[in-house]
Amino acid sequence: MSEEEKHPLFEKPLTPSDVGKLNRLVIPKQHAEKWFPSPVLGGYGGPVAGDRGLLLAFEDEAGLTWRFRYSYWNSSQSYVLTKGWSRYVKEKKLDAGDIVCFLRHRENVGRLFIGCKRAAAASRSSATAAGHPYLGISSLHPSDCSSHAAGK
Amino acid sequence: MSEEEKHPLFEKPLTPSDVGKLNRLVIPKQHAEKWFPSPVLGGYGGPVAGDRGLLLAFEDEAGLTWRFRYSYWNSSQSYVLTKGWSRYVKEKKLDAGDIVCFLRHRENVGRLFIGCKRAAAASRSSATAAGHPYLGISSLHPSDCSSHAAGK
DNA sequence: TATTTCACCTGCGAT
DNA sequence: AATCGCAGGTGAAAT
Repeated sequence: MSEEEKHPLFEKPLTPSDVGKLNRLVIPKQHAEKWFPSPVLGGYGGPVAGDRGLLLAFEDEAGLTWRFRYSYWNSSQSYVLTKGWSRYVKEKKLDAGDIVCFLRHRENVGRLFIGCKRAAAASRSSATAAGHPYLGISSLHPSDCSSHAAGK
Repeated sequence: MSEEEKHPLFEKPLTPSDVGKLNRLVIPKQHAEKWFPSPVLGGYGGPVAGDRGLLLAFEDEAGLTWRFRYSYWNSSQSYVLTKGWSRYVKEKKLDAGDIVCFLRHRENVGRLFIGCKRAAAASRSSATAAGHPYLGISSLHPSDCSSHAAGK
C-alpha cells in the first residue's frame, strides 16, 4: 500500500478521556457524518453490521487490521469507537495530545486506514528514527493483531 | 388541585450529596418500598417503564410536572431518583438541609406530587409571603417543565 | 474477582 | 439566551 493511495480524511488530537479508562474515542460529529458509514442506518456493505452499531476495520501503517465497534450514543448525541479502541491505545502507547489520523483508499472508499502521530517534537525522536512521523510498529506482535479479528 | 386532595407520604432532609454533583436523590428504602412502585419489577400502570427503572412523574405546587428516572442500584442497595433530579435542585435552589416532600393524590394513588421546604426559619421570608411553607415558583417557566419529557 | 464494554447522563464551553 | 457538541463521568452487564 503506497502512501499515494491513502487519502486523509481527518485527524483528532486525543483527549485524556480518549486514552483513559472510558475505553472509547469520540469521533467529532461533522467528521463522523461526512466520512464514516452511519452506525444507525447501517453501512455501505463493507462493515459488518451488528445488533448495535457497526464493526469498522482499519489498516494501520504496517498493514495490520484493527477492528473497532462504531456506535452512536443517543444520550450524548455522539459517535464513538468503543470495543477494540483501548487495545489500540495501549499497543500504540498513545497519550493525551497525540493525534489519531483516519484515511481511506483513493479508489476504494470503503477501505479505511488509521495512523497516529505524537503531539510534540520532544517525544518524536524514536518515531522519526523510523523515517516518517507515524509511530513505529516494532512492539506489535502478530498475536496482538490476530486477536482483533474477534467479532461481537 | 386543592391541598386536601394531597396526602403526604414522606419527607427527606437533603444531604450534601443529594444536592451536589452526584445528580441523584437517595430515597430511604423504607419509604421507597412502601410508597413507590418497584423500579425492578415495574410499576402500577401509571409510570412509564423504561429499559431500566421507571420514569416517575410528580406534580409540584404549581401543577407543573417533573419527571425523574427512578432506579434501584444493586451496588449500594439503594433506591434513587437520577435523571431530572439535578434540574429540580437547581430550579428550586435547594441546599443541603432543605426538605423534599412526596405526596400522592387521595383517590388516585398513582398520581404523585413533590414539594420542598427550606430547612431553617431564616430563609423562609419570601416563601411564607406566598401564604404557605412551600417555595415559590416565580422563577419557573413553562419551558423548564415541558423539556423534562425527554428521555427514552 | 478484575477488567472491559456498554448504554446511559450532565456540566460546560463554544456558538 | 438557548442550543449543541463533547469531555468526563455512572451503574450494570459481559467477559
